[in-house]
Amino acid sequence: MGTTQLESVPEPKYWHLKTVLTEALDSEFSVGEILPNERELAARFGVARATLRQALEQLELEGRLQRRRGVGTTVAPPRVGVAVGTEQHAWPGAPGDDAWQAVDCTTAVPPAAVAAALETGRDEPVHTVRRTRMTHGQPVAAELLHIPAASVPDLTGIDAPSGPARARAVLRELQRLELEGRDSAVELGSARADDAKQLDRLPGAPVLVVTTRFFAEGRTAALSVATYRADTCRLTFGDSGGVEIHPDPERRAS
Amino acid sequence: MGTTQLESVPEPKYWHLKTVLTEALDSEFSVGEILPNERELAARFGVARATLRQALEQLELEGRLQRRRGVGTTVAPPRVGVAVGTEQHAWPGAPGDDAWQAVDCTTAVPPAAVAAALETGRDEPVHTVRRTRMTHGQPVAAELLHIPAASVPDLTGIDAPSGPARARAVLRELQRLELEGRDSAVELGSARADDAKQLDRLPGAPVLVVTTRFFAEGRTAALSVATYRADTCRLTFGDSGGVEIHPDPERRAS
DNA sequence: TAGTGGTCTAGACCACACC
DNA sequence: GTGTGGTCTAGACCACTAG
Repeated sequence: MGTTQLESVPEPKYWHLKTVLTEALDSEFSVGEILPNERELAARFGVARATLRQALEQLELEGRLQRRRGVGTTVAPPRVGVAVGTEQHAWPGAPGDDAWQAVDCTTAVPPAAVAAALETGRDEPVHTVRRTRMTHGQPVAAELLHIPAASVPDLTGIDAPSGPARARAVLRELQRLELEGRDSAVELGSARADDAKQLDRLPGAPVLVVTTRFFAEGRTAALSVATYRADTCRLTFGDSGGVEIHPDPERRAS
Repeated sequence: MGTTQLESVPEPKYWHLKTVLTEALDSEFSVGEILPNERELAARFGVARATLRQALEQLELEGRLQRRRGVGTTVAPPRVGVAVGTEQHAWPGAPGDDAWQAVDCTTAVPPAAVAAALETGRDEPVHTVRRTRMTHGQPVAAELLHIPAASVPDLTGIDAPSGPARARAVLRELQRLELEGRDSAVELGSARADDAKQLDRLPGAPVLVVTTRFFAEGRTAALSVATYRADTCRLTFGDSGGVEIHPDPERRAS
């Protein structure tokens, strides 16, 4: 990494700083390595800490760095590709789908936005299953899966009113319908407090929100709202088996 | 909008501020309306301008606000859904695809990352077409479309070495191949200087990068890297004709 | 307890749009 | 010009992790 001094250019300092750091990351650091702390880096480049942080924030947004309070700033591994397309051209929670892990399930009248997307009447109860998606032992997504009670009418013999057991029962019932189609949308968002906790991030962290509607029996039978960590994930929508570009990135533990 | 004072809670001020502003936007403002300026808002809420800005940045990231230097902060319209899936299960630049607009075309040996994704040898020339995607009169995406020279061997009769005319000729040649499949990936990035200009944003603005590989004749015949404005776009991947959720948002000019 | 990143302040000046 | 958002500074204190 270079030493000091920034030229006086019309380009913002933090932008130039980001370029310099990017090159340093490419050539002088390896995954997992710890960078000097922010005060030290700021001094080394002759800028205020806030300016240095502006550069670090961008690099974190681009998945190049990972910062943890009380610990430090480390070089992030390449983003992991997570399939959100046809790899599971099936109901959520299908057998063999071990990436997702049911956490909880509640039944209630949903907020207006969810009811609208489901095209259910107001006051119609909806089961909401909370799930977590794990990859390489790390949580990458938190999901709320909304299923109108009408989609799973035969939900019987389950006395648990909530919890993982009930979540799995609801998913099992869902499999009995014939899936007719689905569509998805992806947009940028910031993590709500509950999602952030599930994703091991601070509230407000950038996330990719994937909204998927599942169709069966001519209706919207389920609505999934999944928030993926934007810093660590690359969402793949392959129809020919999304090949990894990054060849098995080595993970170095510090 | 409320007047003053923030309680002393363990919650960060900017986070609370964001919540308050979100509610105000929902109830007291309409699309296109101009907010008070940052110094005024900061004073009104009793915080430093930097803190107020932290809240505004998040709201802009979520597509709720639009800020323009020298002009002011306005309430953003709902995000527009742009289809990046099967609506064009065809080559880029197919007839009737008027959303995209060819800007330029150059031919050169590509950077290593592009060559790797194309699985071409190094030193093999590649045509690079630059395009812009327009929606509702606004630019929403900037794309670099990389096409190995081997994919369009019969590129003849075009004397222009670059420019829109050549771009269209390359795309026309590409149509002659039979498309066998494609896969896409979406990830968060920040706009490079050239893309930012094309998107009418500042460099570093958050973008959704859609990387698509097109397969033909058993090879990767083209590679598209499209950067979409993350603040204004919702990418749809429907296989059943992505329906709009937001019912034709009115655009109010100021 | 020591060290890290996260939040916050109260200023200053700059680049740009509009009049 | 005047007013806006964008950049930058030099501090301060807080929340969290780890030895």
